[in-house]
Order: sequence, then C-alpha cells, then structure tokens
Amino acid sequence: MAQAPSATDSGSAGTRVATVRTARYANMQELLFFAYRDFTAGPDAILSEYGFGRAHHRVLHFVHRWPGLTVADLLEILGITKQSLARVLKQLIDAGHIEQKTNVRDRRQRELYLTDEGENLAAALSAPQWRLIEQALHAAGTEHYDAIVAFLRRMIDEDGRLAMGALEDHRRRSEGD
Amino acid sequence: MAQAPSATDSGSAGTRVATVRTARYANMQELLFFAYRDFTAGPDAILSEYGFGRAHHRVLHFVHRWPGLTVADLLEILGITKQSLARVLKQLIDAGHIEQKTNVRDRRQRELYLTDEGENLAAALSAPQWRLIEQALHAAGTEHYDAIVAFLRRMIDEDGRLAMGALEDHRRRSEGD
DNA sequence: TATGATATGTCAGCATGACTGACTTGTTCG
DNA sequence: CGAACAAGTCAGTCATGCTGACATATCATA
Repeated sequence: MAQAPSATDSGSAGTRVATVRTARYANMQELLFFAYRDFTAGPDAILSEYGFGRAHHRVLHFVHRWPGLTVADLLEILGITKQSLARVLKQLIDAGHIEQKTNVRDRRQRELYLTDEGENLAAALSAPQWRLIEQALHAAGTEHYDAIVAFLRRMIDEDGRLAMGALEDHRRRSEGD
Repeated sequence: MAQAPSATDSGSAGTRVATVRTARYANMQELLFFAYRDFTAGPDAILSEYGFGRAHHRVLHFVHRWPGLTVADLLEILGITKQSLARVLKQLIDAGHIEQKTNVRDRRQRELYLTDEGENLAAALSAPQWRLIEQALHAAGTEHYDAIVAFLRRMIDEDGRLAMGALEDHRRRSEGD
C-alpha cells in the first residue's frame, strides 16, 4: 500500500509529493460527492412515496436517535432556521409520525417522540443506508472502522463534534448502554 | 480495536452483535450527514460572494478535472437534467469562468474549458475542502488512505463507479500520468 | 440527397427546502 | 410585573432540482 505524504515533506521530491497529494485530495472530493449522492438516493425514493423529502428523513432520524429532544435542540443539530424546520415538522406531526409532549418541568418546551408509525418509517429509511454502509465497511476491511470514523469525525467542525458528543451521551443515558 | 461483526454472525451472542452493528451504522449515518454538511460549508461561503451556489461549484470542479468534456458528459456525471444544467452553465459562461469550443470532428459538440479566471475560482473553492481532507486524513492516520477510499468507492453505485473510472482514465491521458 | 438521429439550447411552469424579517402566544423566572 | 425564552406562524425570496415541448445545427445513412 502506498504511503501518504505528510504535510511536512520537502526536499528534492517536493514537487512529486505535492502532485500525489493534490491527486488524492481531488479524488476524495469526488468520492465524497458521489458517495453522499448515492447514500441519500435510497431513502429519497421511499420518502417520495409519502410526499416527504430529505429534510423529513433528517428529522425522523434525529428524533429516533434522541427521543424527547426539543425543537430548539433539533434546530441546533440540523443547522437550519425555525421556519424551515416548522414546515417539515408540522407535516410529520399531521401525518402521525411524530408526536409532541409538553415538558412537565417547563411547559414552554415540546418534547418530540416518534409514534410507532414513525419508528417504522425511520427504520425503513435507514435500511438502504445500512446496506450501503455494511457493503462499504466490508470493502474497506472492517478492521479499519475506527480509522474511517476518525476521518469522518475530523471533517466535522468543532460545533458539530460537540453536538454529536451530546447526542451520544444522551443515547447512552436513555438506552442504558 | 473491536472486530466488526459479519452479516453471518449468529448463536448466543447474536443480539449483542446486532446491537453493536446497529450502533455503528447509525453512527456512520450521522457522521456522513455532518461531514458532508461541513465539507460543503467552506466553498458555499465563497460561492455566495459571486452569487453562485453549490451547483456552480460542481460544474467548475468537473470541467477543471476533465477539460474539454461535453455537455452530455457533464449531464451524465452530475445526474441532473439538461434544463437544470443549462441555467448554471450559462451563468458560468456569461461570468467568464467557462468557455465553449466547437469540437472540430463533430461540430454539434461543445467542449467545455475553464478560463484562467475559472481556474482561479475552482482552486479557491477547493482550498477549504483540501484543508479538511488533509486534517481528516491525518486524524485517521494516512496509512489508512486506501481503506477510506475503498469505503467511499463502495458507497457509490455501479454507474457512478464507472463514471469515476472514465474520469480517471481521461485525466491520466490528458495529464500524462 | 432526403431523412432520421444526435447534441445542444431554450421556453414555460412547478416543487422542495433553504433563507430573512416580523410578529404572536404561552410560560418561566428574577 | 415585566423581561426573557420556547415555540408557532405569516409573508415573501432564492437556488436548484424537475417535466414537457420545441428549435437549431450537424451528422450519418438508406
């Protein structure tokens, strides 16, 4: 396997090293573009049967993963505006996939939960993505799982990593990991 | 490092294994969502200064990587309709970032090239993405480059992998690899 | 050479999912 | 009591995808 150049390489082979690095980075750009496009293609096809879009998938996904989260939490995770979220959230509630419960300690807050129907839809949407991930992990070699996770995590900015950390903590508490 | 379960695992530890797999896949779903979002955030900020969007970036990227490609090639790579492409392509041509040359062997075809200005913009857009990739590869360990590429490649469907293969062949020929 | 196929360009209209800005309602807390 | 906060809503804009229809120039071939 080829050795990747480090950022501090220099000397007579400097130009050649820069060329290799450039080719790798440009290749990665394309891989990420195509991979993300095909990763979302499976769920998108299911969603269109319900008249939903990718935004609905994201809401279903995060409410599934973080039961009881508030609208404000969701806005922060998704990085969209309240008005953008309101539309898709209302459609999901009207369709019976999500229900809201008033927080008993602070009655201003609405906790979001998936209904049974919502859980079923969320599972159906995840299925094609999990198949892809399973295939891809197998192709990469499952022993590289941690490296792949480290790669993707470092692509996420500081705020996003913090949000994911909070999500993991919440899941551990609520699922008794 | 933990071993990933295979799809054929069974027996008394089956439930535990399925739980580990489920957690990994759900984690990957989120990582891909956040990583792609932040990966596109850098270029998006630059593009908005020009009144361009992500679609313009994709066109600039592929014309840079595949100089002389035709409109039909671009449609196939991007997987969008002629009408959708026409809008952004026209804006890029009008703004002087892309120029068209009639193919001398088949005067129906228009070959697409970046102008110097287009090359500069394409390079500026790639810079933040390359920084992220460099950081991420370093965090993952550069020795895992091939595994990460294998992972991403296998996420892409058959057609997409063929398109990328054609792109690589073309680049090798035109850059004398 | 006439005809059909191909590559490109264009018009008109539609849907989704982002955005900004302004405002209301209900609730909490100092 | 009043400010701050969580959520909901109205009105309008923009980017980027889509369908369908049609025009033009060029090529290939019967």
